Amino acid sequence: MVSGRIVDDFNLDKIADSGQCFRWEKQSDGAYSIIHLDKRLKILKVGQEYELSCTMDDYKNIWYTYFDFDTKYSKIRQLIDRNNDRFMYNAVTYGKGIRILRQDTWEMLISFIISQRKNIPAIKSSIEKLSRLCGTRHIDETDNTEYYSIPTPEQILKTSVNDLNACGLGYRVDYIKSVAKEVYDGKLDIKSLENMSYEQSLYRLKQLYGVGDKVANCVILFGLHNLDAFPIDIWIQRILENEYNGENNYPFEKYRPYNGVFQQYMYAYYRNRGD
DNA sequence: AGGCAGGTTCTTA
DNA sequence: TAAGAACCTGCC
Repeated sequence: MVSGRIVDDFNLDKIADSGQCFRWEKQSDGAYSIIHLDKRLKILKVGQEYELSCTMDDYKNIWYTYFDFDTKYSKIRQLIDRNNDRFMYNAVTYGKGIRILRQDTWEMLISFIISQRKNIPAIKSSIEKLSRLCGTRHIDETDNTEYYSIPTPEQILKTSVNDLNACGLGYRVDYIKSVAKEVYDGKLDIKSLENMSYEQSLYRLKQLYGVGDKVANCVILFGLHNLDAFPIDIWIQRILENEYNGENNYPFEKYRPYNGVFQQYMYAYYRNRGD
């Protein structure tokens, strides 16, 4: 167990609701259960302090990085021009506390392929079913709970299409199998994406069957942690149209190299504002 | 009950 | 090159 204060922007509910992570579950005691690679963390806010169900070693080596505590989001927020970009000012005021997690690239690839034309509960459900079906099983010894990792490419390939179809993946099964095969065959080296420029990684990801502009940018932002990647989904599209008079008038230069962070603020604000 | 969901591919001109 | 249809499935 590790506990302490976290001063910079950090709001669990807002991160959980931001649409970047699909394996956060709020428990009845108010803690979030988070599955990341082969680890599971429970994190609970008590007053101004956080309690984390991990060893100090795991905190330092895994979770500190996962939560991206090296990046000062309070500083990034200062880039906004509150007089000339009122919408962004409101969005950031609303979304303060959001961070961009450093998630696993392979998990992001699978998750966002699944996400297309689905709502968030359906995405979570499919990912959970897929993990239970063919991911590696673990036991969290702090509370004797079992949990499952996202399946590796090999684990997906060893699973029959019939079984995969039970995960509610629909037509995305073909996409997932195809991507798994490319990694397994060595045609796609996930690790090598990390050393590429934005353009190179975007190009490579979009070559994959079932990966278009939106999914690729999500992988780059949430997996490769390139904070300038700017995924445009239906909500962001509406924002660009309604609040900025079209994509061509959005001030990308002003928010470089953090366009992806501001994208998250806008997304959270606009979705919860109810229009 | 039936439209719609954090898109992408395929088809057509 | 660009628009429009088709796509599986399960939430709300």
